[in-house]
Amino acid sequence: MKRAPVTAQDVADYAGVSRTAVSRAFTPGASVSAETRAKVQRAAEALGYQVNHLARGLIRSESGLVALIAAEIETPYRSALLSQLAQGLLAAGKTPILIATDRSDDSVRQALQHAISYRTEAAVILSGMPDSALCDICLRNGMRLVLVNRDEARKGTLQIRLDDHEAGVTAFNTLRRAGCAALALVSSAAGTPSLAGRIAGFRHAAEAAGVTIQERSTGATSYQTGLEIGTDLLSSTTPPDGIFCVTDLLACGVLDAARCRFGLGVPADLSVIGFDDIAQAGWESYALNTFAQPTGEIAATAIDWLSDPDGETRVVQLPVRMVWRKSVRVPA
Amino acid sequence: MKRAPVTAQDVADYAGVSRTAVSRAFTPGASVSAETRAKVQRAAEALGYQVNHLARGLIRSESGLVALIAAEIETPYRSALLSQLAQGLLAAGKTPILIATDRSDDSVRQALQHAISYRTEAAVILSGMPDSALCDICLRNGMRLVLVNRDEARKGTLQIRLDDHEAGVTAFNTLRRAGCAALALVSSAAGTPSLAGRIAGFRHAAEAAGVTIQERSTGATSYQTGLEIGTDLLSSTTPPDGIFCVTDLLACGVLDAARCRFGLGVPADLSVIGFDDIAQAGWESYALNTFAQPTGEIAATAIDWLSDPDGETRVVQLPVRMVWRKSVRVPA
DNA sequence: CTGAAAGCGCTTACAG
DNA sequence: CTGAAAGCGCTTACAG
Repeated sequence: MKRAPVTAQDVADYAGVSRTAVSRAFTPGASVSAETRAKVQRAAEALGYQVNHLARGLIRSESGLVALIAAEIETPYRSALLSQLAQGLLAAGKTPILIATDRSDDSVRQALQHAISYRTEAAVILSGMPDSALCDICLRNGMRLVLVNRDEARKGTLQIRLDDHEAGVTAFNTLRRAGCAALALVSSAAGTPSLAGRIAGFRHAAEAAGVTIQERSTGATSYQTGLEIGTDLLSSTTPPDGIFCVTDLLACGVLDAARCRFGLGVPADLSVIGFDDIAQAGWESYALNTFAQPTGEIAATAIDWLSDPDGETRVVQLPVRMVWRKSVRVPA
Repeated sequence: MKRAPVTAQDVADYAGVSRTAVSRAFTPGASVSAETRAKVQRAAEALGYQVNHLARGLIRSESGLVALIAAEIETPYRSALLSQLAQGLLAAGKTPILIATDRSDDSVRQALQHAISYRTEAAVILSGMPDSALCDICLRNGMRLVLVNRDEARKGTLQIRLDDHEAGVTAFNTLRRAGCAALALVSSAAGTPSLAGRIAGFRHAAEAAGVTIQERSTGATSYQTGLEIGTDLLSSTTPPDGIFCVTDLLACGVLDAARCRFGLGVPADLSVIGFDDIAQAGWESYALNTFAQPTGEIAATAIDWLSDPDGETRVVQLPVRMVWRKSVRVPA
């Protein structure tokens, strides 16, 4: 019972065939007689044999591995996307490796090197941004790269992004149309490209409309930050009556500050819009108007591109859809 | 720029040493002169070389891979545990592979076979239960197994579980002490060992105290189910004033049913206790009294055992701690 | 400290 | 259809 994994040779001996035959029995479309294949299959079953993908990957130089690189994977949006990616990859016959980072660029660097070590066929990056040099090394090592919600383009990669700017504009217009007079924009200190896009969109729309808005961006992109900023905003002498939170987590915090701490009615006294459409946005306590991240589509797009042997440099911009619930006043 | 990964031979040529030297330069503690090592390091840097772990794993017969097998990985508790596990594994020098299942036993079977294919050194199972035969095959292939919150013991595995029964008892006592007269027990149709344990504890305590309780268990273990059961329970002619939900997700649903649909005050009109201590339990809208899953400890225990070369069959029962917030009335 | 050689478990031309 | 042989990229005794 020592660690003595079953090998193709064992199966060959047991079945009375060559190990070449065993190999072929496990290769779809290889030329083996049905009889031999059956014999091998029986032997494999009896011995509990599984092809060693490490060895197979080595010789075919395709490991079947795909690295998923992300920070804060316990977060609702992140885990939802990861789930889609993992399931899609598995369904496509690939095996996801999970590399948790701390969103620093150095952390992505390590993650990518890690991925190279395992000769992953690709890496899907959800957090942080690798520099060009690193990307080149990956490419040179035959690795495909897909960047999700990252901003800068990199040669040879697939970049999937949303129309964040547009969402910011829509958020502004929606709040105005709801009759909100004092608008606020809530963000975190993270400063990732997608958050920046939403902020810019909202700002531009406000400028174009000639209205001034309050802005807050401190701390992590979390519920806690939303709670703090919300409390701060609402206790001012000129509290906003319409808030766009760049993230649902932030929005939930703002909503709780409004309701639990100030006894405000939503949307009667305050309208709030979020972004991501995490599960909690649909919970009755929040019933948050938000923008849906098309996680399924993101995953599908990534996997399609990876399945295409000659996927060239590409940027895919996915449309973002507003989910209307009950946190924004309906114009009379 | 074809997929021509850099090899140790390339580095050797570039550095003007043998490929044995290259290998040694990347093996901690190997006997190489500092000079050679430096030369190799420089060459590797210039070429963007990373040791091929597939090949190294093959020859050392230790892949460095650990499979994480779980269903519903986008769920708060699950993703929190996965995050801890992934980070811990990475810190311990292991690489996590993520296999999403659908919690059916057949799905775990496939997952495990998948793991064997990659010669993972271990598999951590969070969902589903492999049968004995399968466990044996894993063991025979030199794979370690850790079962989290699974019930039955399997030879050669590490089993980590919580004192679910005790939690059920504590929930009952807490609700009684809070003065609740009509108690209900809310669960799902999942029937996993941990849920069953909590149910049993609550039931036993009730029987011992001679009080009858209402029970509901339908649907998935989700917010939605909690909302439905809560609505159903609260619209009866004899609504409960104290509810133990076997899971926080369920509890959040019940809480929302009570507040949003029946205008009930919590804990004034209704006391609720959950289990898991997911992030949302701490959000102000819920402020849920619950039992904390020691995810950090679970991960640490698993990784410790995996790091111990001769980890024998073991069952570790972790204590579960009640987190007191505001969803249970404080006895006068 | 260093390198030539054997071997990890597989696959894939190459003959038959 | 089948098997003996070479080779994927690495590591590790084995000599020197």
